Amino acid sequence: MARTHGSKGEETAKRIDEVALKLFAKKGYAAVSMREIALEVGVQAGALYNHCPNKQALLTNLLADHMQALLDAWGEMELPKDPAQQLETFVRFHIQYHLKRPDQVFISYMELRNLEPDNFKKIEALRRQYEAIPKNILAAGQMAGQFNLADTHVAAMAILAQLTGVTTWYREQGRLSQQKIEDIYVQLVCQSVGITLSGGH
Amino acid sequence: MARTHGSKGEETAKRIDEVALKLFAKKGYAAVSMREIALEVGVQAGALYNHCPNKQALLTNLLADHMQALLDAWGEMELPKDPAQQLETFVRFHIQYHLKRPDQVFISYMELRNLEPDNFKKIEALRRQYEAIPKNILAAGQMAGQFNLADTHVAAMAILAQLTGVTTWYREQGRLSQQKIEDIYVQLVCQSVGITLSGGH
DNA sequence: ATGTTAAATAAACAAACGTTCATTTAATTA
DNA sequence: TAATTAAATGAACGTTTGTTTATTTAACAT
Repeated sequence: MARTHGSKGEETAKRIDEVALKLFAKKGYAAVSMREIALEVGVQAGALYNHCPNKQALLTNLLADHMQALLDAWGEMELPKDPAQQLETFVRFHIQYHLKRPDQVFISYMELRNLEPDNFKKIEALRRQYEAIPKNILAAGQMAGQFNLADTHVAAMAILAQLTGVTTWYREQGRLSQQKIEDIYVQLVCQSVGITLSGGH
Repeated sequence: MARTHGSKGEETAKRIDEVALKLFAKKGYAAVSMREIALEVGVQAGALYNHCPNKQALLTNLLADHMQALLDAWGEMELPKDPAQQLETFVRFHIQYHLKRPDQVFISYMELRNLEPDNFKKIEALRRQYEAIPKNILAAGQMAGQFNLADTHVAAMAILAQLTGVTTWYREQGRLSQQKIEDIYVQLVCQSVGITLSGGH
C-alpha cells in the first residue's frame, strides 16, 4: 500500500498533535513511542515524519502553543480597575481556562524537563510572563493598602499552585459544578490575601 | 572481573536507591535506564538485579517508603487542641518535611502514572491517608465555628497544593530563609481559612 | 584452611526505540 | 489526460532498552 484513499495532510497533522497531547498527558513524554502515536492516529510510524521533524518538536510545539494561547486569552480579558476585582477575574479565568484544557496544563507542568535546553528556555519565558499576571495584581493591591500580604511574590506562587491544583482532583461528574468550585476558590483566595468580599457571592 | 574488593551488599542496595531517587527526580522514571543507574552507582547493570527484582520495584519502593515515612513523621508530632494551632503545626510540618526531601516529593507527584495498577493503588491509599490530615483539621475548625470555609474538602486540597508547590521554586540560597517562608505560608493559610493570628508572628 | 554464600562481571537476549528511505498510490495541477 | 506533488507504506537502520545467565572472585562461617 501507499497513500491511502481520502488522506489529507492537514487533517493528519492535526490528529497527530491531538493524539500526542493525549498520550503525553496520560503516560508521559518519555513513555510514549512514536509507534504508539502512529497507531492511534491510524497510520504507520514513518508517516509521522511527513508532518513533524521529530518527537521533540511535537512536545515543544504543544507546550509553546498552549502557553501562547493562554497568554493571548488573558490579553483579551477586560480588567476591572480594583485589584480585588482583578484578582477575582484572574481566579475565575485561570480555573475556567485550565479545566477546559486539562491535558495541556498537565504536560506544561510535567514535561518541562524533557525539553532540550533551547526549547526549555522559550517555554520558561512564556511561563514567567504568565506568572507576572498575579504578581502584578497582588503588588498593586498591596501598594493600595487593600491586601495584607507578607510577601507578594510568594503569595502569587502559592495562589497559582493552588489554582492549578484543581486539575488534579476535578471530575466533570463530581460533587461540585465548575461554577461552584470557582466560587469556593474566589473566597479562599480573597481571604488569603487579607480581604473579604462585600456581598455574599 | 567478578566481585570487587570491599563490596558490601547493604551499601550497594542503599546506593542504588539513592541514585535511582536522584535520577528519577531529575529526568523522570521512563527516561532513566537501568544502565544509567548502574553507571552512577559504579557497577554493571546486571548487578542491580542482586538487590532489586526490577525497575518497577525500585520506583514503587521509593514512593511507598516516602509516603510511609511522611505519615510516621506526622504521627510523632504532638498536636495542640485548637484547630487553628493544629493548622499552623501542619503547615510548618509539611513545608519542613518537603523542603528537606525535594526529590522524594517530586517523584511522589510526578511518577504515580508510571506505577502498575496494583502498586498505584497502594501508594494512592497512603496519599489519601495524608490528605485526610488537613481535611480533618479544617473540618474540626469549621465545626467549632473558628474557620470560615465554603467547602473544607476543596480547601484542604487547595492548601496542600499551595504548600507542596513551595518545592518548585524554593532555592536554598534564595531570597528567603525556610523559617521566613514558613511564616509567610502560615499567614497565607490562616487568612485563607478565615481566621487571623492574634499575635504578630 | 576449607567450603559456602554473596556480589560482582561480561556477554548475550529479544524487544522496542527514533528515524530514514525507496517505493507506491492518491490528489492536485497543467 | 498527463505530469507533478503530497501522503502514505513497509522494511530497514543502528541504538538502546530491561533482564537473564554463566562465570568469577571476595567475604564469611566452620
